[in-house]
Amino acid sequence: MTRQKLFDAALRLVGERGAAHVTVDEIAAEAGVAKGTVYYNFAGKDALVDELLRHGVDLLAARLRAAESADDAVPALVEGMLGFFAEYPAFGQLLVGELWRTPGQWHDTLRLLRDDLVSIIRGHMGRLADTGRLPAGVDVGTAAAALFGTLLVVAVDWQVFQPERTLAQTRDAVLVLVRGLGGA
Amino acid sequence: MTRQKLFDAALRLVGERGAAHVTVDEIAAEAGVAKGTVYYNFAGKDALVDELLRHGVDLLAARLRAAESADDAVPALVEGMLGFFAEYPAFGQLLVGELWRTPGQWHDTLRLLRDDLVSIIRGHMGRLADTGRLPAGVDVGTAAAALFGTLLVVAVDWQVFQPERTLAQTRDAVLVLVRGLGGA
Amino acid sequence: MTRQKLFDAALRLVGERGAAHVTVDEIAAEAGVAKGTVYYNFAGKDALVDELLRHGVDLLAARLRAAESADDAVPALVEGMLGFFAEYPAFGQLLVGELWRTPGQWHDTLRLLRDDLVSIIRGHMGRLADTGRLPAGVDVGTAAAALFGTLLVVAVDWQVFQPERTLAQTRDAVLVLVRGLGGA
Amino acid sequence: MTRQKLFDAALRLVGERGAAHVTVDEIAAEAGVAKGTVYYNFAGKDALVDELLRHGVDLLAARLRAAESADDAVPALVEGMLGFFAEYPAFGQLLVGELWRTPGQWHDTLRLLRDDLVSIIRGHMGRLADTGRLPAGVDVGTAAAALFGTLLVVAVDWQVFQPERTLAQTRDAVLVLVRGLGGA
DNA sequence: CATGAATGAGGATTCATTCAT
DNA sequence: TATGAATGAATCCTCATTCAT
Repeated sequence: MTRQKLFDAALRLVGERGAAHVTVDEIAAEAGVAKGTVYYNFAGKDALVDELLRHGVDLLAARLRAAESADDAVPALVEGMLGFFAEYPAFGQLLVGELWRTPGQWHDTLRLLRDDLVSIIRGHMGRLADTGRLPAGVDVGTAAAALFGTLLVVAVDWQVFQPERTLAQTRDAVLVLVRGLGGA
Repeated sequence: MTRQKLFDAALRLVGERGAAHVTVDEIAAEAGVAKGTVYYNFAGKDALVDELLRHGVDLLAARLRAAESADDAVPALVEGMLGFFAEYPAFGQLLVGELWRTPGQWHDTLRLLRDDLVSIIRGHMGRLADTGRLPAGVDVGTAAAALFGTLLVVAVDWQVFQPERTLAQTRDAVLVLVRGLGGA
Repeated sequence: MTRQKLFDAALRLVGERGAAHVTVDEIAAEAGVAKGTVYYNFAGKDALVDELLRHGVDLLAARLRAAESADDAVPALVEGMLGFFAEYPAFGQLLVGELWRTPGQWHDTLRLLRDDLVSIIRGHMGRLADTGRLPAGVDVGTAAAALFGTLLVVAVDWQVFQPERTLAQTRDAVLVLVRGLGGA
Repeated sequence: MTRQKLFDAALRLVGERGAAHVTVDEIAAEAGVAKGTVYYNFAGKDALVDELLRHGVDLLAARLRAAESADDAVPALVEGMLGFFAEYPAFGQLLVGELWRTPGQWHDTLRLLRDDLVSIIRGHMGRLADTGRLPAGVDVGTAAAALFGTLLVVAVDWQVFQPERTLAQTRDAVLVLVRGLGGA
């Protein structure tokens, strides 16, 4: 329905151009509704983006949790992240574009969302450590944050600057890179 | 002098909040000059940011080239990138915030700058490959891009979300992560 | 029923904040009905306020006419006006807030309503004049208008800025003030 | 200069139509400047009106204080108020239109301004009382508030509904009305 | 009788840019 | 070389009104 149409439209535009460079008029037009409808369904432009971020991260988190059942956590995580951002490239751009702003209007939301995702990854890595498959001396917290950032940025860089590569190619390159995690 | 004051002011504000959320008034105020002075010294706001990006990347490129002389290329690169962004955290934020926007006003500039940096890293890794220290099956181009993104994002995430960690801790975490590169 | 609930809600809100600063949404919410119901029962927001004004003035006019039977017209008028606005303070605010706007959407309505009220007062004063209890040189028309304005404004000022005073105190102050009318 | 032009324009428009029914565009056009200029000189529309109220009341207060030197306080006050609002009828409308709104954006400002004016009048009346020219049993505070409201509303009603009358006629009518104050 | 999602014209506000000094 | 008052296009948001249910 209307909210979903607006979500889709906003994700497409905001991901590519950045929230600040998309007008509410454009979002409404892209969604095929009148401008007022945006304000009937959301508190405002910022709130729309905020809900967009939460919604997208929920989807991603579900995807990452699904990787839990896999034997090899790291490849499953890599495949999960890359696959997700291949489906929603604009959401990846949105996330990279806003996640590390200091006082941005979504900083609080983003901090929570980042912590969600990182803690899921940390859970996977903790299980690796328990089964002795993680090199000694690795701080799980920092490593999880680093892996999250790596996967996010590799996925987005792939979509933006090297879209001709396949998912498999990109996945293999990442797996070689992070082979240090011992999970592969 | 004036240009430098404006550079510093702009870097601080634009890095934290994103170019679109900083006004020329604020930059002028932060630099302690009148608004007209910004336009006397730069063609406009976009041009100021553009020059900021070029200037910052030049500094970073110099730092990375300096790592060439090191025995171990990868640790030197890691240390170089992390150290640079520890000095200029706002520049890191600016870069992550704008680099992967598709039609942004600085997209062309940024594509060139990214290619510069990635090709420097690729040079280091090519030398690793030549001396047989790189695992088989690693595509140097993709790996260089991935390493660049990883280091950029890890550095910024460190500064923004985990500033209490030391450079050494962060460096070690990254080195474990990318041990697959075989350089360490 | 519904119309009355809307009347009450609108009177409360419009009196306090002014017609322009109250939305139809708010009136509906205050009345506990849906927004569409406002339009089912009234032609629109302006029409609702218009009917509100007419209805309120009718009540007030009835109250003032009742004062006719009193021996002392002026004290009866004063008591009547003050008592009425003590019961409906929001209506007093509405009236003062809109009565002297030049091209307001209710100007025509208000001019008629004001004339109604003033002519009732004029009637009382004319009877005073007939029985020789009015000082010479008083133009009945002007004096009636002045008395009406005075009572309206004193009543509202009392309710808004000095609600701790009693009706009796306020009435006495006015009676002293207008003792020049000779009716007291 | 610019601020004054905006003050004049705003007073003319806002007085007649009410603040809510005047657009910033109109004020700018009436002042002969661009819309942005309004925002360069004032924090916003509300702030402009706020400053307008303060400024106008300052003028009026000065006029009323000047009446202190007069022998007969009450006629001097009457003449002062009526004369002032004959010069600035729009300001009178603005004042009556906004003064008794409860939570309006200017309520705090207006409460202060009202108290200023009433206390000046109270001063005059206190001097009357000291010299025994005030009837016994008059509460000076309430009477001052009542006199202020009366004069304000009579002045505005005169300008709006009976502009054909002269100042002298209106003044005499008021003096008869308030003869109870004993000052005339 | 009543509802509430949708509309879009209207209006407040922002801000990059200009230009006379 | 620097200033800051002025500009106006661009944009966000409000809200009275409509209409299908």
